[in-house]
Amino acid sequence: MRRRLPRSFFTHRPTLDGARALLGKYLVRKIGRQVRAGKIVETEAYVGPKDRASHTFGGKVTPRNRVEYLEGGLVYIYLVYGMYWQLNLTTGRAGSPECVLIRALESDRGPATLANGPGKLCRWLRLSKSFYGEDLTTSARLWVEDRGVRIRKEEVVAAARVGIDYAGPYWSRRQWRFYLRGNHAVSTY
DNA sequence: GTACAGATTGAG
DNA sequence: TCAATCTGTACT
Repeated sequence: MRRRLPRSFFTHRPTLDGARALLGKYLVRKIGRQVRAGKIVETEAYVGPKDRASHTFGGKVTPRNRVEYLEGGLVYIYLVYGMYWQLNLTTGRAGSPECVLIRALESDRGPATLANGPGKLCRWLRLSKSFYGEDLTTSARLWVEDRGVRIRKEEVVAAARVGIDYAGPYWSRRQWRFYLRGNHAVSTY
């Protein structure tokens, strides 16, 4: 069973639930005739204007974050530290600037370290600026698939998000990072 | 305009 | 432990 996730997957549920639901789904990237796919094993939720760790905190709009204000199911990709791309999927309805950061993938081939971090997975899948705003429900080069993998509740670990100490103790302690227990492709922190 | 820190990574 | 090196923000 291989089904591309439809718009409703991204729009019809709270972002925190979406971050959990994406675990076990497959991110699929078509590069010419080649297809690279990886199981999503780690995510983080960024929950809009109230979330001090979010780029849209306070309802702020910048050239970088504007796609977050559009409907769910789009790509929000941006550069950190001047060198690494970060892949986020927008969630919710238009006007609700929330997203899920994809932090790690488990590839079917290659070492577990191939895509065990947000920057590394973008490098592996050759994702950069040209994917900004890409619609995952219609794109011919990037989408998310349900391949029938079922994740039990006990397999999901909730933990604090990574690298957002600047947001202060309250927001950096929210357990809005989710990963598959014991999976070797989860990023090391 | 300048300064500085950041949703990271891998080399030393 | 540290530096690579864009983007956004807080200043002058």
